[in-house]
Amino acid sequence: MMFSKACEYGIRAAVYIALQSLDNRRVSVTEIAEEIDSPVAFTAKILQQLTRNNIVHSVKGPTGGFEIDREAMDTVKLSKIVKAIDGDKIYMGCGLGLKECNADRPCPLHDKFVDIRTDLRTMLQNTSLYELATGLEVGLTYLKR
Amino acid sequence: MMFSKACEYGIRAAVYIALQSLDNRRVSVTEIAEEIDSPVAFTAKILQQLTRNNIVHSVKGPTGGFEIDREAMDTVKLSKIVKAIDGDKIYMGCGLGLKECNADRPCPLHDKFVDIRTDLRTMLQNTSLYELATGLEVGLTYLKR
DNA sequence: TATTATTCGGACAAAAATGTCCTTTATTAA
DNA sequence: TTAATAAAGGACATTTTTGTCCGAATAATA
Ligand code: FES
Ligand code: FES
Repeated sequence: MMFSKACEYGIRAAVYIALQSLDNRRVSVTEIAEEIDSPVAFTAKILQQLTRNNIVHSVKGPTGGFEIDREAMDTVKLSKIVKAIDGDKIYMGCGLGLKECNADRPCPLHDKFVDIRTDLRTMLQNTSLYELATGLEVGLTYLKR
Repeated sequence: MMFSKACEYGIRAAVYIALQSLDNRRVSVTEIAEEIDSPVAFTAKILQQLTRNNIVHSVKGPTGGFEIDREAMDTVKLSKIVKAIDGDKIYMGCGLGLKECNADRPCPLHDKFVDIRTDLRTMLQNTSLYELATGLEVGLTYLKR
């Protein structure tokens, strides 16, 4: 809807990894997919993207897996994940699908759309993984249903 | 991104039809597709949906085409078009892709996401075709680039 | 009535997104 | 040094979305 499936899985995975990293636990793709209720192999693909973009850190071999250091949990905002996976259409694109969003030649929905899009961007830019992980930790929020 | 391509075309088409209906001009799919820069046959499919949902009115045969009566331009809000084409995932769905959005068992992004989603819904519910068509009429906005 | 212009509807095609499988590479530990 | 474990990466498969084509139905008009 708003984000692609890949992006949804990516965010859920990152939040789960962050949560476990708070306990210094490294987690495998299998565990992640289990905990966020996502297809394993597809999730693995998405984790590769997150790794390449330095959003999570991966370690190969036995005792390996994914982790996020405490500092990154604060500096990595959702906007970075969304951009890594879905690109910046969501930040730049025209709501009615014109080739580009341009205030000098706006579509009929431009003004109203830009308001919402800006709020969304701001929200994503201000939301850190740490913030999301702590709600989970306390048991107030969930990553699957 | 936010809306499907089909939905984007649907809104642009509806706005264009509204604009022309203000002059009592009925328009053909060919003309619409031309003016909103969309694939003709695909646009035709979408117009069928709009017709079935009583968003636009169609007339077959020579001198036929699509039109919207002046009253409908006010009563038809964007929310109706979006719902007809994309369904109500955009209004109901969880931002992180959980099976349903549920405040009693929220995902980590729930609160922040609901704010944005509500603003979006409100905006769509308050925006009429007439409103969008008039900006076009005056030459302040555009349907293609 | 025949012709023509138009939407409607179904079947098909292409492209993109989602998802799977299997081999390779790195690393650990016995 | 070998076996086992985990991520990386490429090829492939499925599903959904986007887009095309064509014949049927409808209505105006000559
Ligand atoms: S031009 Fe359409 S949203 Fe800016
Ligand atoms: S549960 Fe995720 S947005 Fe409400």
